[in-house]
Amino acid sequence: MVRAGLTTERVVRAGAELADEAGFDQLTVSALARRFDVKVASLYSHVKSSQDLKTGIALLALEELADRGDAALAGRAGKDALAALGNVYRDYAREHPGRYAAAQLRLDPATAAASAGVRHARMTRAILRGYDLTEPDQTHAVRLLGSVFHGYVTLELGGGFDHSAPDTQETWTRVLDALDALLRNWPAT
Amino acid sequence: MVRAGLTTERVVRAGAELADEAGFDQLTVSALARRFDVKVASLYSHVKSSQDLKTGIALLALEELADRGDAALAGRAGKDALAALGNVYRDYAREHPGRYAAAQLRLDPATAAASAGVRHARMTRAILRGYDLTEPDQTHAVRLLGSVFHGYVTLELGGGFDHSAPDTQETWTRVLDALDALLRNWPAT
DNA sequence: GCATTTCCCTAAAGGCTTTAGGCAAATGGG
DNA sequence: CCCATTTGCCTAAAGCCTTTAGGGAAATGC
Repeated sequence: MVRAGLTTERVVRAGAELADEAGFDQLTVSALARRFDVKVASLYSHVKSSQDLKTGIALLALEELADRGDAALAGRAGKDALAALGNVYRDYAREHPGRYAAAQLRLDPATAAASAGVRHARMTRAILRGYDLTEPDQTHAVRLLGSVFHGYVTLELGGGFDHSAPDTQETWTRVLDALDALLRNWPAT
Repeated sequence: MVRAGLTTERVVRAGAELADEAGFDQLTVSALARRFDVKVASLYSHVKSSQDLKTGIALLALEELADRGDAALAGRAGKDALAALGNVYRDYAREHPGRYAAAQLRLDPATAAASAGVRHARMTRAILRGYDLTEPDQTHAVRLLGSVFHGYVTLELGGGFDHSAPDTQETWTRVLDALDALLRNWPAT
């Protein structure tokens, strides 16, 4: 009997691909076993549970996203940096909808703290260096940017902007314009 | 044998309660049958499928949200209206996390068109009457507001803002301030 | 009072998750 | 090179969920 050469790494990566292709809600250990042409139980040597598999995909996505973010932010500041990071999230979600959905999973505190999630907060904060904000407004702005990026990407991907003009690319550009303007003219308390 | 008095309406409503209490991902037809102390197959006379039940809860949530929105917007304009609608979403999501999660389901186009979803777009657009925006910026702004409301509520509910000062209520207030300022000083193309 | 409709039931098939235990393939020390 | 150990995938089985088919009893109305 020829072995399939499974490893946790490869199982999680294949799970991410399956989620991207079939949708995150279609991701099951059974479907993944079929993809490897292997019996279901075999996967349980590499993955503790279905939940564990999903968490693994979430961690993978968070890391890939953070890597892209770091690369995009290098050498950029101000509005350039803002648009670059926004595009990273938007493009990633379009390319990898399943992974992006996984990245929204609620992780338990310990896992979250050890994840690339902290890099995301740092990246957003880095953008704000190009604007004149001090604490606590900086934190407020970090949260606002996170909300807009996540909210926009989710709604667009979910089809919330379908069937209405103008097209979403134009809106996205103008949203970035608006955020830049807002950060340059942040209202005083 | 005493009948349980099931109707589609009551099944969906109980499903919404179950989703709120146990989490949307814990919502199953089986769990719902247990709650009614009835056999699983009995529910299938009132609900076509598990998916159908979830869709029913989504439609219920969209309608409840729209009702609350209409009530909150009545007699308000400008920043007052902006804050009122934002609070409707935020409060609803906190009170009814399961329903709110259901409301994010992707509905098929026909169902979506017949849902209260269209009222939501109208409500957001109504807020903008208090600001000086013309098309296409009005649509851009509608989408931005939708993104912020949805994104903020989702992140806050998902614990994305936990373990970091300042508290989320303060941020929420300042986010509304910021959105108001942005709408009053919307950048020109 | 009886026929019809409505409602909930039993039964059963099929899929997913997860655990337990087994055999065969890879690995490596003697 | 051989044999022992480790590793990897398998079979088997239990439990829960979804969904459909068909039956019997309660409610309804003539």
